[in-house]
Amino acid sequence: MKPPKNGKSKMERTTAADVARAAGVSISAVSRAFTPNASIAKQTKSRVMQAATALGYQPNPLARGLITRRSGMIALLMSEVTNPFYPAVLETFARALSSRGKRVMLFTPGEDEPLEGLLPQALGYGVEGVVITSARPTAEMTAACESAPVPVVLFNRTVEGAAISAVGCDNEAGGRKIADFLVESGRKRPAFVAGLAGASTSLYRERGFTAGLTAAGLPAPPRRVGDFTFEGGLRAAEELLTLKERPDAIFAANDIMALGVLDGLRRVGGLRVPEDVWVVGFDDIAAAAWPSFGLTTFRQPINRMVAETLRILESSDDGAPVPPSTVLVPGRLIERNTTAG
Amino acid sequence: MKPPKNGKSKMERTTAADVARAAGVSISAVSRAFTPNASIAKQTKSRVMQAATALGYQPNPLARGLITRRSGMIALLMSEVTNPFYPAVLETFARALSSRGKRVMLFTPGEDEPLEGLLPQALGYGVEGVVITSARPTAEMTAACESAPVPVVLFNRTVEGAAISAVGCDNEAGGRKIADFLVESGRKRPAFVAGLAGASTSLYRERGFTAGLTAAGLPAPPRRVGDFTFEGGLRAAEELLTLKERPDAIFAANDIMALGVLDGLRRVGGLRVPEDVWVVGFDDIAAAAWPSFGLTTFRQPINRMVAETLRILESSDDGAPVPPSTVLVPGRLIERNTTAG
DNA sequence: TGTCGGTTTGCATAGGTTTGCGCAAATTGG
DNA sequence: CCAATTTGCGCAAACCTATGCAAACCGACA
Repeated sequence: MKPPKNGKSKMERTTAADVARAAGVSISAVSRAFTPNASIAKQTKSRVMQAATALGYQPNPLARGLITRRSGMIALLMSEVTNPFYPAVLETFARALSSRGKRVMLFTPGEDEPLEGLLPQALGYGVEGVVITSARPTAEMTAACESAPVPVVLFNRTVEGAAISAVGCDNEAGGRKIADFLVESGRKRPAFVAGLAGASTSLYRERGFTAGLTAAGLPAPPRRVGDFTFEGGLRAAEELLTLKERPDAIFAANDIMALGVLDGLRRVGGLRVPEDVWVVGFDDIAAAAWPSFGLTTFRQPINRMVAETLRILESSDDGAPVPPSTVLVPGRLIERNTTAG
Repeated sequence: MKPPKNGKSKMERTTAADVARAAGVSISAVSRAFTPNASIAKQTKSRVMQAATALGYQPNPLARGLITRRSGMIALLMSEVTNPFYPAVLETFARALSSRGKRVMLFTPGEDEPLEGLLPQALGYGVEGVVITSARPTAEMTAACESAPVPVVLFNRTVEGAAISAVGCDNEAGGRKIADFLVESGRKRPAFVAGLAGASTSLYRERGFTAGLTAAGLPAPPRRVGDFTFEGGLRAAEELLTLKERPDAIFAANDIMALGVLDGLRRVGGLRVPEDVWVVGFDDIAAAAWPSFGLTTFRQPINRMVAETLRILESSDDGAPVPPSTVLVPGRLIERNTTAG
């Protein structure tokens, strides 16, 4: 329990050789003691462990990773963190991995370097898996993902026709669900605020939303682009208010935009929500539940999505490549005060 | 430019030996080509580089780190990510490091494991520096920090009397500044909402705040604890409203609590801000600027704080231990709509 | 041409661990 | 109690790069 007060300088780590000497065994015995289900006698193992804790030894992940190509690290490629949804994802990953003894290594593109270079770099670190989130892979990057020696999972995005595993919420079903909800509640002129052009999440949510509306005999909704940002949502709301037929409901492709829409309607447009206009978001970030907003939204089950991602990453722990799989986790509509269903 | 289509299986990395063979030089020449200001002729260096890019080679950080003890990684210990201030910090760090070719490794305690174990683990990975944020070091952890072989910096928190570098905002001056502002504007009964008990940030902000009030002849402010959370701020506001003398201004030790206070006053208490009560926060998170809130707050200059932190981390790049230094970066008051100064 | 100072290069070792292989010991069954 | 089998341990190679040291090289000057 005391800090290891051996004679060595504090600069040098205690190595497996030290433990071996202290325990009176060979270095390999020490290694085996730390390797799960290795061929070692209980007695020697306990003696090694005892010496190890006494000296404060733990295997050097670098040296281990050099051989096993298992560094105990998972790479997380993420480019934007302005949307609070992603910090929440990050934390969930970090905690889940931490309790398994693994660590998350964050790869964020600098100002100059594009996304392409990050994947090879991550692989160079010997990461055991790669999670790509909030970043749309380019064509060449897709190829790199497919031929990577470790599992790669796209989180919350998909690439059509690519042989890459993906985990996400069922965005299309979510959009559809929201459309159904609005239609059943008697809304006649719903509008849509899209995220960044080309983002698969926004695309699918819109697809389901539009499908639900047309199925009910309504026309395709007017749309504006909000770039997934608060300010974008605010601008989009302003623009939608200038339409001849003012929308009576606005579905924004994520919560942060929906909050911007809400503020735009109230502060700039002078409208009441939900009396004049309904607002629905997507994600269920923490701020959505704040009394000031009480945003009706479609909750993405972060915990389950992360769990599924880790399941895929670990499914090829033995090194055998696993065929890519796509997992769609169902979400659910959370009704709050921006709608009056 | 094309993906490296050499004969090797995609499983095996191209190593320095491959490049050496292709360029007709020794392995050491390859190593030197990638080492800044190493003794190597321009001509050989360019030949090596050419072969390297052709083969898609880049040095293995693990093997390099095993020798140099420089893995190109900075450890970030952070326990809570609910406060949006910290994701912003995280992103700033990640971007700044990325453009220097370094990576950030995130260490978050799992459910079971306490903070103590994280530092040795991080050191085991050969990180070049450790940044501790949103986590209060215990006594034994302080000792571990002091004897760490790499620089350790406390971000946004301090430990009295410990020989550890720290970077933060001048919290005491900030609290004082806010007190002065409220007093000059004629507020008579300011209150304070504290964060977690024992958090140095909350402590110093309160100290400066109280000092400013008493200097103006006002009594020490009534205080409640809000645990740094939105809900905590909301509860604190409710409690403060039950006081005989209702406060005419509330300073919360961080923005997220201030927003909770705001919502508590408006939604629960039915009060108007700033007509009935003023509210001031600390941090200047993104949501503070949203029209719904327009929160007056004390901005922490994240960019400068991160820059200073990296400066300290890099100041001992040559391995020589540097005496611990404490840097306090000045912030500034951002007046918005929750005050009417 | 010989020597000298300085630069460049290659050799060999280090860094800490995992793991296949051979051998000794322990265990089992008859 | 012995042979056959399993189990446990140590040796040494491998992983990939950085770096001290000595040799080789180069141009220049005497």
